[in-house]
Amino acid sequence: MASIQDVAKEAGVSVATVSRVINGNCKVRPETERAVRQAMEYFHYHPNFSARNLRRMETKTVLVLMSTIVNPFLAKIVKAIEDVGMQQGYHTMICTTYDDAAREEVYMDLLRKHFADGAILIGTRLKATELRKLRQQVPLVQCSEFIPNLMIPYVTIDNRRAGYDATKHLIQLGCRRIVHITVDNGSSSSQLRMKGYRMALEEAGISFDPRLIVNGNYGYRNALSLMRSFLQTKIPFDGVFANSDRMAAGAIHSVEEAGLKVPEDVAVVGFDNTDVGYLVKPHITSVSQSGKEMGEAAAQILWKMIEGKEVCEKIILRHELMIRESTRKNII
Amino acid sequence: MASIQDVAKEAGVSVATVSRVINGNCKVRPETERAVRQAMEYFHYHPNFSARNLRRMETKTVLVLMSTIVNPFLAKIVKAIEDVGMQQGYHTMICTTYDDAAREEVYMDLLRKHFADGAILIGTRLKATELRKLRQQVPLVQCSEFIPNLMIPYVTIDNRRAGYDATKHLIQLGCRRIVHITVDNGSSSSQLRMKGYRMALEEAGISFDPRLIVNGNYGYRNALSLMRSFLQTKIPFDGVFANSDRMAAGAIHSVEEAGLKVPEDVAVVGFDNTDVGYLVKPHITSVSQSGKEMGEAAAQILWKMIEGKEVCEKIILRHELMIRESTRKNII
DNA sequence: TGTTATCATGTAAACGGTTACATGAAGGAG
DNA sequence: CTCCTTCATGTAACCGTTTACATGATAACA
Repeated sequence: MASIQDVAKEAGVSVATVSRVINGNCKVRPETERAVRQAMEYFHYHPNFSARNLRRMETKTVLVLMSTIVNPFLAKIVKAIEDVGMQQGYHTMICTTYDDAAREEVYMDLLRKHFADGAILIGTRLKATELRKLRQQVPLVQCSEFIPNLMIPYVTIDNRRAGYDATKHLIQLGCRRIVHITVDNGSSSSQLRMKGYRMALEEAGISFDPRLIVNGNYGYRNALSLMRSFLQTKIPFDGVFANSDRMAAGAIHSVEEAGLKVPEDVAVVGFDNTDVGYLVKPHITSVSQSGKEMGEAAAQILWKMIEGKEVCEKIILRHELMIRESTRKNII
Repeated sequence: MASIQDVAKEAGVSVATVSRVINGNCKVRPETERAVRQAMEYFHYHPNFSARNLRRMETKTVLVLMSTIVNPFLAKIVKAIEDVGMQQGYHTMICTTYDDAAREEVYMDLLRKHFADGAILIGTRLKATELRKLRQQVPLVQCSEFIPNLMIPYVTIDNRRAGYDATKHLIQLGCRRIVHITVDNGSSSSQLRMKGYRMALEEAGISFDPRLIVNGNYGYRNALSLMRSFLQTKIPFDGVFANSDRMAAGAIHSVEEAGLKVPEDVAVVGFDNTDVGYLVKPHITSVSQSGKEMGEAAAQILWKMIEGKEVCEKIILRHELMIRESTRKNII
């Protein structure tokens, strides 16, 4: 593997001149440049990444930490981050943790060792104390999910309000006993949506019934079987607010299996406005948020931080309830 | 940011001793080690990644290049690769190219610069000549999609046979005019499945009708609108073989919109056996392949190569047609 | 007691770039 | 002709590790 030394020797110049040709920030005589390029070609030379990083004290790389890549909403966030990164001349690397502490530790360690110049965290389980330490070593931005009061900027939606809106919509349709399918992973989004759910109930004078809370894992089949079990308990209900469209789809199918009709007997709301909402019939009413805007905002903050600015922005983007067939009955 | 020098000075030892404590491969007196660890703690010291990589001439990192992360089948492959990588003490980084030449070039460049010790390619558009050059600089393995005769190992299924099996199944149900929804992106899988489709037709004495070929993009909504248009042409058909479950779902819904019944009037087969196959009704018959096995096999080959072994394995895993409601009618 | 083996540790040379500074030639002004 | 700029290029230090080799102390043994 050829080094800059070999190229310099072959071209009959010093390593400094080769470096100047590579980086193009300094004047080099055209014929010298030609000789250098020829030598580079001859050796199939490519400057070593680690060596450059070591000297420059930067890697032009950022990490995106997420628990899983299969979520289409998160994929939009990632795409937006990558787009901003590319514009800035950065490499974006996706790291999946599967909510596994050992994997998270691996990537945290990478950050501490300056593998990357910064990171965007999308739904990790990292603990507050760990994050507090880490943020002093490397620029961090939280995206979608977040822990407050860490002095780490975040971009998200008002999940409490979103949970409130979804639940209130069901209440306005006449629902009184609303099942909430949530995900018991301690994520801020789940907790806040649950708060919103309870707020809407309270406001409508409906008392909270813990038996109506179902804990799922975002997946279709999981929700399907959980709701089948729930239906067997015969606990009456007339609405479902699910934390994902896939879980909403599972709820719809289990309800229909039991001979009930959606939305007439049970109205259903999902979350994230993914194409699963269109895939099942009836189409699913869902809370929509813009992954693109969220990713862009987070990325912009991260690059501000990488440039050395002290920022601690908290950005709340808007969400919107997309009303479709799964809740479209006459509003009383 | 503290360096090994600072730690050495603080602990009153040489940098070599600190290095020995960090790597733990050499004897160090317990009290010396204690002093070093104390100093490391004091400075919040973490060894610099670039410096170590430069010296060791390895990065303990591998790249997974893929066009998009939203495909659940590909996600399983990635998970398997990551699991093997973790066992080997490697970091796996996911790089998405979105079938965009500029992005692919960025990652190829990273590989040439020894950002990573190797890479697994899952469905990129990289050209044969480029790959041929690259494989001489860094270990590569092709996974799922592949270009033959590159001297780059690959792991895949027999997509031609899979296309044949899917089509033959439809023919055995009595279908004579089978629409094939494919993806015109030049991928090996699409091309081979198409070949299998034509093979099955020929074998059954059915002549190939190019009007029955529809080009989609793997997505549900795309297939839905394409099939709506197709239905308006009034070209008769009685079966659909789609290159993804999402496209199969789109086909089913468009057919049902048109007042036809699945599987009675039109039987439908999808691909990849994803949970979308369960999400729509009728459940979709689909070709199943094991992402876990595929990822594991590819990873094992890659690490053999990283260890310096010259290998050029070509592994063909088995696939299976999962028959469900979308084709379940009486076999004639 | 002298010789040698063993052990913990230090010294310094890499690894492959970047870049501040030095150098020397050519050109322009007086 | 001399002095000063300007320009292209070279020299060498530096980034933070690892590791072969050197060193000196201690233990083992004759």
